[in-house]
Amino acid sequence: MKHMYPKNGRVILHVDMNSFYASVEMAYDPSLKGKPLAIAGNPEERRGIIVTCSYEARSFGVKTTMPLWEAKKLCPQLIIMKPNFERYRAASMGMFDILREYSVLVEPVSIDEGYVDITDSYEFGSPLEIAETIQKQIFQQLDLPCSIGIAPNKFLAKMGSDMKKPMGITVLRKRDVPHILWPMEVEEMHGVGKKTGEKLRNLKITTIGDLAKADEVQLKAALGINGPRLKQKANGNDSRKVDPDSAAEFKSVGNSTTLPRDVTNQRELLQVFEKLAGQVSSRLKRKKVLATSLGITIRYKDRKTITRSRKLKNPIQQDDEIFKIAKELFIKHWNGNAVRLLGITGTDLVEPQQAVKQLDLFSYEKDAKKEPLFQTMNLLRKKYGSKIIDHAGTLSEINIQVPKIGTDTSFNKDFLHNSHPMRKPKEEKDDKS
DNA sequence: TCTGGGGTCCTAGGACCC
DNA sequence: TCTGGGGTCCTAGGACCC
Repeated sequence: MKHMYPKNGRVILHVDMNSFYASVEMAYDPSLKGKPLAIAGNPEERRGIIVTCSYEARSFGVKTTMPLWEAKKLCPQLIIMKPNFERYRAASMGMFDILREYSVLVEPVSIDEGYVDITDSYEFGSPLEIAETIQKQIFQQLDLPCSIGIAPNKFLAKMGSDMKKPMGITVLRKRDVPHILWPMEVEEMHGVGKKTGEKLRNLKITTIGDLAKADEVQLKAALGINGPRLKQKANGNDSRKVDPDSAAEFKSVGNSTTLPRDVTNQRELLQVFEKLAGQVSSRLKRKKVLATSLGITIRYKDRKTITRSRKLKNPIQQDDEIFKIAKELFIKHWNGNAVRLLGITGTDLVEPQQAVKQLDLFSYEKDAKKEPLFQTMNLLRKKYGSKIIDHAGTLSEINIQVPKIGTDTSFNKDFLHNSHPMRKPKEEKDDKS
């Protein structure tokens, strides 16, 4: 067992919690155990769908993403609960804490799954022994089932954890790829969805084995950069590292909602945006970041969906600032048709320390001389002193960055405009006229 | 009265710059 | 008198995943 893997190879676990939300609810209330249980987005609303369901529910044909009414038809005795995210977050933290007892290289992928690089964790036993210990510990301490894949890379570990559920452990070595992976349908591969599956089938690629032997040029033409990547994975190759920091570097914060009914009334839609702006704002605040880009999503009655976004000069976080931009984008781009869903997303997130106020405020005439620019710089220094952290300029315009200090509006466009040496103060102008 | 809500990554076209 | 070729940034859309 000790020498299952080559010395310079990696050993990676993929830990996948089984029907996570439903299992957490059963751990909280053991009387739910053994019953068909489903967690649904909005049990009271007509547009709810199944988010997760227990294995008992699955035996009735109930599936994730199935509309609620359909699930009820299949299984009238189905117990339906709405999600308790705080519980799931707590259980998730407990799970990752356990994983970190075996390696510092733990990479959360989502609330209920993650990778662990146990290459250097031999003190805890063989890879299989470590997986068994982790599975047992999660089950005993949290009352939650999980499946684990053991492999020399992330892709194979992920495929492995999917093979035995619930409470399975699967070892997938490089040499197992031809007889285990290759006979599988290509859609079963992580990263191949409906569209990619169709494209592959058009190329007469139906199994993972076909993909492994497919022509690279042809794949690239059909799928772009993803083509060769998928082929590599089909051959069991994947060099991505387990990165413990990847989860901390989140890139966007968004909230969206499907309206209880389709809405055409503008005032009503703006009220929804106001609420969404508040949600996005408080999440940005909780995560201590500001958004430098803001986008909205509009899904119409016919499910056609558009997104419109704008890059911002100054990063924002406040609900009224978010609402203002969202409203502008909406008014500008809404075609007046009935709306099914609205969303707001903040991207290009920055931390407050690096959030700067961009003051690119004026352009000079083409023949401007250098001197007035220096005078302007002096004005800025007077106002902000050493707080000026960066500036860049050309002869015709300058762009200055200063730390964003609360809502300092005293130093705004008008201030600069009126005090700039090349501009005449307003009063003077008025006097002349 | 069919199909949620949270994300990530990739592509592609146009603007703009050198 | 006929226009190249990179590179980056921005925006919109789409595929995919949990």
